[in-house]
Amino acid sequence: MFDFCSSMTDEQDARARELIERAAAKWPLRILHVLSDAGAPLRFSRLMERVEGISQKMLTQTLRTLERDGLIIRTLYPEVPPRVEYELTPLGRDLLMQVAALWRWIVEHLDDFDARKAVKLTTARA
Amino acid sequence: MFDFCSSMTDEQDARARELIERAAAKWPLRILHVLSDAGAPLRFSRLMERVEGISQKMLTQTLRTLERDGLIIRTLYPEVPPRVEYELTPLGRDLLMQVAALWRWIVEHLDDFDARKAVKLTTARA
DNA sequence: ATCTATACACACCTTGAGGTAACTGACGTG
DNA sequence: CACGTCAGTTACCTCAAGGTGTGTATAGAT
Repeated sequence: MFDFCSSMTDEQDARARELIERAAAKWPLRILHVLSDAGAPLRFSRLMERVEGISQKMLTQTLRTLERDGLIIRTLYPEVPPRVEYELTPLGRDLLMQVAALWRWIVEHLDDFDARKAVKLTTARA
Repeated sequence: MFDFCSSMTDEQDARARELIERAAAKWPLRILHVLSDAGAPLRFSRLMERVEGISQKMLTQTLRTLERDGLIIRTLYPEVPPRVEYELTPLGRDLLMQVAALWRWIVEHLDDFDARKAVKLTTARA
């Protein structure tokens, strides 16, 4: 009907779906958000502080995935103690902009969600 | 920096994040997509056929959540055997349009993801 | 009397996501 | 010599997501 995928191959569709799933998940989304807000490269420990509730393990793990997806860049400065900085790639920045649009739309329509308003009478469950 | 959430309260932000997380997950996204493509109300069993790989349990469960979020409408026709139809609400349709934009953007930039191109030399891991 | 179709609910079980805690390595400092 | 710092890694454990398989109500068809 809306046919919003007409020009996509199944392959593309599946891949995009996967990416959207991964990027829109809890930690990835928050990490990208934090990196964007910071506006500058952040060290591992700064991220730990700002991404509230994340465990060290999940942070490294998620950062690796984001790096593999080309959304962030990891830069290791071979000093002692080691310094590692993470920053958004242009792609990551752009993706976040796209997601932000969706995000904003949702916030604007928050009142409509959670709508038991839309319930038809016939919908009443037994 | 990009400050794309400046006008949101923490409350709104959290709620939107949650919604985005839920809607962009595997099954919800696929179900909404199928319902949109169909362009007409679909019965439970039709959904089972079209959402490949989903289990009956997950289908009912996800449908309930989508209903609670106001994205779909469930209509029970008290016949025998029972007939139940699911369709997108306007909100569901609109949300899907928003997501579709993101979706399309990703497909257009698929080549950029999975980019080990963006790797700096300094990034080389030990 | 039995069988079929529909849309589930429910009990059971497996798997994997993710948490916690301890360990590492290299070097500067007291 | 012991200690602290940073950015992890590794082993272990838990819990919840999700799969499977079965039960149920109802009425018409055979």
